[in-house]
Amino acid sequence: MHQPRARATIRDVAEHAGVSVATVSKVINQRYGVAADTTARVQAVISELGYEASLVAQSLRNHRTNVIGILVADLEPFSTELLKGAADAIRGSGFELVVYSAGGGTSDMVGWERRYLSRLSGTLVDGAVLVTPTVVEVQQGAPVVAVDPHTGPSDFPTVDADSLRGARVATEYLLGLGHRRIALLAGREDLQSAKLREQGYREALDVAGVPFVDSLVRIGGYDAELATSAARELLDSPERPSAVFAANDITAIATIAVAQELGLRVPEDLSVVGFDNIPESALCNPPLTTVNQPIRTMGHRAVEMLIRLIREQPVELTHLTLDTELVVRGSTAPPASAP
Amino acid sequence: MHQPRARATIRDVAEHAGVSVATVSKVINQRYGVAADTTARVQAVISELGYEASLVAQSLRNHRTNVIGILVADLEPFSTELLKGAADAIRGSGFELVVYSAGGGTSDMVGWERRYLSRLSGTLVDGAVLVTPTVVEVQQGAPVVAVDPHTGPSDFPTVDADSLRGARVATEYLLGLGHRRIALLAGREDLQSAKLREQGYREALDVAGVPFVDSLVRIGGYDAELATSAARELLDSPERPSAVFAANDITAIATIAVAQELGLRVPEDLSVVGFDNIPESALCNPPLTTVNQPIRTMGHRAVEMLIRLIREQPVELTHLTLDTELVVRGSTAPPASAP
DNA sequence: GTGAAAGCGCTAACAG
DNA sequence: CTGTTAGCGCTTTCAC
Repeated sequence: MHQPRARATIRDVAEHAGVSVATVSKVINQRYGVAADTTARVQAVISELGYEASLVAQSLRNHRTNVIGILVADLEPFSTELLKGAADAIRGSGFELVVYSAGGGTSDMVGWERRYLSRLSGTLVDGAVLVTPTVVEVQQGAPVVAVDPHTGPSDFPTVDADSLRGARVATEYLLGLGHRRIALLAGREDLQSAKLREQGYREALDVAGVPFVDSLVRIGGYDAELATSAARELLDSPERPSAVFAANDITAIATIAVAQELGLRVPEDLSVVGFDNIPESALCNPPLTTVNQPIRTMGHRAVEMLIRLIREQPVELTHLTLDTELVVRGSTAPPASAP
Repeated sequence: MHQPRARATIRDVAEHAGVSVATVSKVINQRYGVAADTTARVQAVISELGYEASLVAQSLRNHRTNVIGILVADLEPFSTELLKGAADAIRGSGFELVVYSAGGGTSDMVGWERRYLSRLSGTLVDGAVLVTPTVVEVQQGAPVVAVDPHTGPSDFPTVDADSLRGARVATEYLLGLGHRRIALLAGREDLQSAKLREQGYREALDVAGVPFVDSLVRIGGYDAELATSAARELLDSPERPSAVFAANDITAIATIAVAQELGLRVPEDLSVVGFDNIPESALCNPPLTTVNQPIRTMGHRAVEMLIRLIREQPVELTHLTLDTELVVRGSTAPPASAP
């Protein structure tokens, strides 16, 4: 594989047009002080060569790039759904979008957002949306908006959904169906959303007077693999729960798979509720009862907020929490031994 | 909004550590010829300052970045589904991923891929996957793989799905149900996939001895808005079809919406078949009968192929066509006046 | 109106 | 072992 023809640079254009690079630059950026015929000649060469300024070189020189970064650990249903919303917000804004994702590898999973941010901000992007960041420290120059951030008081703008209420409603729904042994497949311990979903679960049990049982709680980590083994532990025990509330849809779907593998029917033998309402949740069999999170809107709002910050316009609400709601589908039913 | 503290550069690190930038660079890149205690001191400063090399500056200097670009016109269900597959392929490959998208604006929609490629390749990315590119010309240095490319013989590697066969099977299915007035909501004229889907439709009609009627064909352009008005024309006429085959799911879903708006029941009064099987297609009401395209796998394969090209490894098959298959759901039924 | 030169942050010779 | 220097592609003074 040999290089057929390298990308044309500003130098190539200058040489072909018989002018200096400075002049070409002026033509590109529509600066004053270039003769009409020179402009024409340069433009002809530009289109002949198919020249386009290198984003990299430009952003190293300028500080403004008109590009917004979305930094994600991995491209999975949640983040891609968010991207659709981000794209909605970008359209017509004059900004372009760069999504940056590492391998989603197990390696430097912690602190990836700091690393990416350092690598991109200041150069390449004017600001960034961080999706489920964990350790976020001092702001590094460019504006940043976090979606579903880590635990603790974040000093910078955030967008999230009402995990507490969503979890409470989901648990109440299971209680209302008559379930008493309700397991929790908790989320990623470092994320605030996971904490709140556990809290909502506890509160609902509490209000209903159902004791919290420690052995009914496992860490699912928002991750299919982790959830699979956790669900197996939970469902393989003699004291198995009649319902599972999983902290996100990925782990809920994994739970259904484990249940079916163990010969349990969903929802007859086991009810499962998820969280997020990713498109995939309606596709599994049975379709998943879950808590809807307006993921797309979250992406939209986050980008809107970021654009305001970049433009140094005032932002009224820097901590935006959107509503969640229960979506009842086929994975839930009263327990077999219901009254 | 003032800049709290600008990003640390290699110069900052050098000054704090009392060495030259060259030395810092050597430490970062683990080159030989640096004293152990100097290395330690520099590393201490690096982590103290939270320094991370600028991707932009690095890629301007080096020519290898270990970053793969995915260039899309917009982030919608098809491209985001493809991204999931691309992420699958990236994991553990040592490459990182940058997705680049313009506003999806109506402006320079044609030729966007050339523009993006010019802006990114050579610098920033080692190679790129182009998603549904239209005008692709001479290769510009870096390796490129196209997914679902434009019409005509592409000189570079491509990945697509068997549109011809998928369309034929879909149309045959409608014919088999007893439909005779089957409309076609065609795709984007510039894409080969759209041409093939139309061809498949025609071939199926032909084999069944059903005449091709020009007035039953409209351009949907793979676009919801365009499809909505086209569907309205089609369904509002006295001679309306009993079934519509839409060239993708987005336009099929738009067709269902139009039908319902006009008081037509789907599938009783109108059958609709889509193409793609994006997750959303199962969520609409009624769930869409469609032709499955292994979008995720296409993303996976395209990235795999690209990585091989970047590494200058031999690629056995440079034009990969994956299978399609009909997925029957609720949007199709025999026509009201069926035999 | 045009070009020479400096510099954005970084790396790779090459001297010292 | 360490620092000086040049240059990646581009924009921007500032002379000419």
